[in-house]
Amino acid sequence: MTAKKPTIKDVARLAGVSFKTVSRVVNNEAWVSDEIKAKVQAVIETLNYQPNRTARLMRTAPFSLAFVYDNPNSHYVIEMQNGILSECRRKGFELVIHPTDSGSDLVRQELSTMIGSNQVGGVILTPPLSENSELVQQLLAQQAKVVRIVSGAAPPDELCPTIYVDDEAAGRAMTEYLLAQGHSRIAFLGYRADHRSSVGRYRGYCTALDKAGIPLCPELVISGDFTFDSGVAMTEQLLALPEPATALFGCNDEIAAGALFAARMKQLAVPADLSIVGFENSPFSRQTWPKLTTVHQPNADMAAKAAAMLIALMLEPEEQPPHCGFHLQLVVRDSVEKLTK
Amino acid sequence: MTAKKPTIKDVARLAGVSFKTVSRVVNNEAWVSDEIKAKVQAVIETLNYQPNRTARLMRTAPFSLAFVYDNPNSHYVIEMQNGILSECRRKGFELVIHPTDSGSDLVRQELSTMIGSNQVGGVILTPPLSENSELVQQLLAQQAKVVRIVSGAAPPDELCPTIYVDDEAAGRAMTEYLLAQGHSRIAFLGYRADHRSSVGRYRGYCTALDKAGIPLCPELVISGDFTFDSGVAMTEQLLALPEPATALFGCNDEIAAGALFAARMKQLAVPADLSIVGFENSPFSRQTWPKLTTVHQPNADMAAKAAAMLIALMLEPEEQPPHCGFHLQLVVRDSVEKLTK
DNA sequence: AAATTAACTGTCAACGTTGTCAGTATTTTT
DNA sequence: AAAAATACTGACAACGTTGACAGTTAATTT
Repeated sequence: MTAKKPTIKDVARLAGVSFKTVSRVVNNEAWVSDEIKAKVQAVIETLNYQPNRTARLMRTAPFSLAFVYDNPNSHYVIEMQNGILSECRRKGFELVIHPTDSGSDLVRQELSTMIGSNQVGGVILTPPLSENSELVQQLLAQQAKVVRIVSGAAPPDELCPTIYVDDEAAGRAMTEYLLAQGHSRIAFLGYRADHRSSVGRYRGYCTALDKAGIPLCPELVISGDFTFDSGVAMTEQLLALPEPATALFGCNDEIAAGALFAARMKQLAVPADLSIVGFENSPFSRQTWPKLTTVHQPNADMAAKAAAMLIALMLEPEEQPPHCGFHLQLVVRDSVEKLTK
Repeated sequence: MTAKKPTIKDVARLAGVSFKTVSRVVNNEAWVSDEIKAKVQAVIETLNYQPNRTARLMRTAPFSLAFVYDNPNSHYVIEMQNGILSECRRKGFELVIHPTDSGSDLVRQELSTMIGSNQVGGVILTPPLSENSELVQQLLAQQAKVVRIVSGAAPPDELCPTIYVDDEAAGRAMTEYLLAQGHSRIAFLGYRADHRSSVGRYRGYCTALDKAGIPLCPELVISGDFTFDSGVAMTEQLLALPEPATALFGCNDEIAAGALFAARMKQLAVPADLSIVGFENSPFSRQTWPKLTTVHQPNADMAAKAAAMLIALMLEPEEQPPHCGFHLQLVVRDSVEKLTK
């Protein structure tokens, strides 16, 4: 009744060969006669034999990797996961998902266990965990292969292969675009000192203003989370100012969506009365009204690249793949007004 | 240099006991003296020993499960994944993600391999795969544990434990709500005969109209995909009608968001000129303007329940957990106008 | 005091693979 | 014709763990 799963020995018995020969056929090793190969393959078919992955794993290096992320609901994560998944499938690797609360101390322990127990051979780290070089070192010390995705014009150090993305340049490009459209009172929403992407985008914003000879107005820089609700609140705060801005740079699309909502509540037309831009090019940024001008971040590609690098590292531990930088690109849509003064 | 990972035997040697005793300590088995237990535990600490999961898996049933889904970008999937993940972590199980193109014939083969190779012990199936009883039977025949999530007032058959959700009742409730608000020309956008949820919602829509004595207008029922773009297109088609509707029932929130956009393009105010409702209560449905009235679908809870059932089934194969139905609930927000005639 | 039970610990054989090494034919080279 | 290489196949030992079972004390019952 409870038909046990066929093993390599069952195949061997039926094919009248040693189980080692079956192993050779399964792994496509050289020097097996075509005749025997065909016979074994036939038995494999009829038994529907599938090599036991667990047993195989006892003799080989693990071929699973972990994706560790913080904010489980953002599109950022979803797009990354899809990118990693597609790469994993191409290479026959397995993905273990590991959402985590980066604030928690458990993370270290959990990751350590995943590595130590041979559950995964490598880890892809995203911010803010990827910025914790102490953690990276600990993982490395446990023989884990690590690839991290960080914000920056270059990798922060040489610990491990790194994917980096230049938020500062993009923040600057976006601000310069707004300046070119005639805006000079530009608000920056979503500054967070503990968030490298945010800081990078903010730096770019400052540089652009500086190059244009426009003084920074501290009251136009508002701190807050990367969420819709925070975007609403920050915008309300901004609009309560005696002299509000003509353009609003949301540090991500969710903030921008919140800004859109808050503007609407205040009966302001976007972009006529207030220009709003976001960052990230999340799917919904082209489903708002008006469609958001934003910065495209190739999350899926970045993550796929990270997976490819990690897999290469797991297969060829000798040669470290080189770091890899990604460019962000302005996506102009309908949420910015050209001011003619 | 390449410090090998410590094994149970290393611990045993250092603690001066047999490796079996270490195994007892690790697995918290009875009848180990406190003295030895403490000594072993100390060695485990200092070596940072982690039991090799792979080796353990060779002697025990697999404790990973697969989540198989079709549309990798919808919130539906993400919420489910989070629900499953939280349940898995509570129980110490592992999740293997398996996105798939349900149209492809590969699915059968891939799932079969996952089961056959002992990679996972069970599978959570979502529509449309979960509605394919042939596939379910094939998996069952391979000793897989299966739990499926389907649309319907009750499970379609007794093949396996099933989570079901009554789209028809919710579709009816939503339509009745619109009727109660004074609408009688109500359009239904996103009908798809091959999509059980869609059909269920449509049936509820028909029933409500029928009970209210309102004849069904075929030109108000528009077929299309569950996407924003499709929502835009269907709404344009609807608004081109000589006598359009006063209310629009989008089969999911994305369609409704598309409708919002299309209405806006046609200078129609929502809800003043056109009421729009969605289905699913996806995160963005409360970030649109106006906020969408919709139906809440507890995806995370459903998925967590599915995971709990599957894990129970894997641990106690004897007793099948009972099926479980979930209710959908109307979420009234700001996108419906009350008509006074 | 002997017999039974409880409390503990160890030995050894699995689990299903792959790697190492030793064979045996067959072909090619000397 | 002998030697060497090539093409193939199989025995056996790992891999690190858990389960079955046996052994050894110490405590309890008869």
